[in-house]
Amino acid sequence: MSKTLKKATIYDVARLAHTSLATASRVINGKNNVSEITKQRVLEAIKELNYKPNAIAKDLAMNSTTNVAIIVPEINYTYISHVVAGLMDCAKKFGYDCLIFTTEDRADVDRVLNKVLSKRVNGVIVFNDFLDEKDVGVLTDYAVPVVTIGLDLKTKSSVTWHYKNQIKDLVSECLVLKKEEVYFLKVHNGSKTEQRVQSAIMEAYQLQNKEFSNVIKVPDSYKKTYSLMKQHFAKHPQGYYIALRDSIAIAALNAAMDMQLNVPNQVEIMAIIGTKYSELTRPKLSSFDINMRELGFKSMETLAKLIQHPDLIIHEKLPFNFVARGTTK
Amino acid sequence: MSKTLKKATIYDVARLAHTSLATASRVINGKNNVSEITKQRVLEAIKELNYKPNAIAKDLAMNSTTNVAIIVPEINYTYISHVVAGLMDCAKKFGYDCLIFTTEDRADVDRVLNKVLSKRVNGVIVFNDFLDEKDVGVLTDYAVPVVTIGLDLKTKSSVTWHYKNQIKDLVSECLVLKKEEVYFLKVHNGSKTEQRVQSAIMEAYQLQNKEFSNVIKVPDSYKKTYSLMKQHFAKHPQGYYIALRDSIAIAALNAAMDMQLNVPNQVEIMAIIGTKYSELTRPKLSSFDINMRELGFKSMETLAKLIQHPDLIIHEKLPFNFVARGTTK
DNA sequence: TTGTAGGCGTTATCAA
DNA sequence: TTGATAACGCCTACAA
Repeated sequence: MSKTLKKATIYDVARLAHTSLATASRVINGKNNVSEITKQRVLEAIKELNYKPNAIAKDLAMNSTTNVAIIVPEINYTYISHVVAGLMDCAKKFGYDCLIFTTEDRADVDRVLNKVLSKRVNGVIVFNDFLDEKDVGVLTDYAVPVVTIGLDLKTKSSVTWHYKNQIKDLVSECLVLKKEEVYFLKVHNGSKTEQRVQSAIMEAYQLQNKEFSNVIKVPDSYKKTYSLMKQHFAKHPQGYYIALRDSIAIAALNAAMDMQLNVPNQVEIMAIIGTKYSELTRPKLSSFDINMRELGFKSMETLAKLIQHPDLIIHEKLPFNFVARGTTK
Repeated sequence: MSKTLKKATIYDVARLAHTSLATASRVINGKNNVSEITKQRVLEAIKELNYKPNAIAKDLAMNSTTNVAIIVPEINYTYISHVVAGLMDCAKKFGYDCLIFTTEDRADVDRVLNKVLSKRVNGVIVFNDFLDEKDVGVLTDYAVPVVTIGLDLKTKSSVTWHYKNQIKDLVSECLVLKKEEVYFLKVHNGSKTEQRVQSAIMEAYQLQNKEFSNVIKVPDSYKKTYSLMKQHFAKHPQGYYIALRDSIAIAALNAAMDMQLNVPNQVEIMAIIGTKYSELTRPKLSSFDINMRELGFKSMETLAKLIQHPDLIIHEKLPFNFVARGTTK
C-alpha cells in the first residue's frame, strides 16, 4: 500500500477492473445486480488501489449528507458533555456523524448558523441558551430539521423537562414550614434556564406575598465562588441556597463546611442540575437528577424521527426528580 | 423569506442578478474584480433568494474541506471533554469545523477510520488509547495529517507529556522513606496510559529489588469502585494508592474516609490525571495537574502546522506537575 | 448484467 | 470586468 498522493477515484477502480463507472458504483454500494465475477474484479481493484469512496462527491450527487450538527455553548461543562455523549451514542445508531459547534457570544451564533446551513447537514440539535426562537427559525426556514433541548418553543420540536412546580414546592416548603430564606446563586446574566429557575422561585415567594430579592451573583468559577461564598457566610450563616450547576453548589457547600457551619442544619444547599459529582461530596449534595446521557440519546432519537418525517413537530418532556441527599433537611 | 424547499443555487443568484455564474461566484468569495454595480445586484439577489453557498459542492470543487476529525474513546470523561474543548477553541481560530468520533471497541475503530478517510477531512486528532501505530498509519498512508495525543509514536506527530520519572520518584519515596506499599487502581485492561503508569511503578519497585503486584482492578464506575474499596480498606487499612483518573481516586478517598480511616496518615491517595474536581474533595486530592484545555489547544495548533506543512513531523512534550494536596503526606 | 450520459453546485481557466 | 466551459467524484435514469 504505497503513499498515494493522488487518491484513487471510482473511475480508476473501474478501469483497473475493466468495467464501467456504473458497475463499480454498484458493487461499492452493495447492489446485487452485478455478476459475481465482475464483482470480485472490482473488489480486487478497490483493494489494490486502496480506494476510499469520496463522501463529499457522494453527498453532492445524492443531495444529502450523513452529518448532524450539534450546537452547544461549551463542551466542558460536565452535564453538557454527558448530553453530547448521549447524542453521539444515538447518532452512531443511525449512522449519523456529529459536527459539533460551540458558541461563546452573539457573533458566534450567526457564524455557526451560516456554517450549519452551508454544510447542508441532515439535522441540528440545539442545546444552547444563546439561541432564541428567531435563530432556530433561521434553520427551520431553510427546511432543516431541528430539535432544541431545554428550549420550550411551541412551533419547533423540543425535548424539555418539567421542574418549575417542583422548585416552587421546595421553595414554598422553605418559606412556610422551615421559615427559611431562599438564596439563588446566579452565574450568567442572560441564561434562560437560570431565568426560569429564578422566576419559579419568585412565584413561590409571591404565593406567600413576599418579594424575592436574594440573588447572589457568582462568577462561573469554582474557586472564585468558593471565596465569595465564604465572605457571604461570614455575615449570613443560614438559609437555603439554590445553584444551577452542581459545581457552583459544591463551591458554596465547601465554603460553608470550611467556615465550620453545619450543613444542613444551619445552611441548606442544592443544585438544579446534578451530575455524578453530587454523590462525592461530604455531605452528599441534594440535587435534581436527570440522566443527561439519556436526555441526549432521546433528543437524537427525536431528531432522527424528524429527519424521516420533516413535517412533524414533536414535544417531549422528561421527568426531573429531586433527590434529597445530605445537604438539605 | 419564504420556506424554500428547493434551495437556491449560485446559478439562481446569477440569473436573478442578470449576470453569469462566474461573476456571482466572484462576489460570493469577495474577489474585488467586480464592478460595484453588479456586485450590488448580486448581493441583492443573494438576500432575495436567501442563498446559502453549498459547502459540499465547494469542497468537491476545491478538493479540500474545512473539517478536522477528532477521535476519542468517550466524550464524557471530564478530562477528555476538557481536551476537546481546547481542541475546538483552537479549531475555531483556524476556521476548522470539528467532526467528533467516539470508539467503544475494536470494530468501531475500523469503521471510524474508513469514515474519516471517506470524508476527506483536513486533518485528524487522535486522543484514543484504542488506536495503535498501525491504525494511525492507515491515516498517514492516505496522506492525511494526524496528531496523536498521549501516544508516543516516533514516526508520527504527537503531543505527549513526561510523567514517568515523576511517578517513579513518588513511588521510590514511598518505598524508601515512608516504607509504604503502593497500590495501583486499574480500570481497563488494554489502556496504554494505564500500562505506562503501571510500568513506571514497576520500575521503581525493581530499583529496590522488589516485585510489584499490588494491582487492584476496579470497575469504571464511581459507585462500584467506592464499595469495592470499602471492602479493601476493611482488610488493608493502609498504603499509598494511585489511580489514573480523579473520579476513581475520589471513590477510594471517600471509601477510606467513610471507613473512618485517616487520610493521609493511614492511607494516601493520588490521581495521575487531576481535574478541577481534585480541589473540591475534603481533604483535597493530590494529583498531577495538567491543563487539559491547553493540551487540546496546543494539539490543534500542531495539527494546523501539519496541515500547512504536510511533511513535518512534530513532537511536543508538555510538563506534568505533581501537586501535593491533602490526600498525601 | 452492463454501459452511456447527464446532473449535483461549486471553482478555476481562459477568452473576450 | 465579464462569461463560457471544463473540471471535482459520484449517482442514477435510461439504453443496450
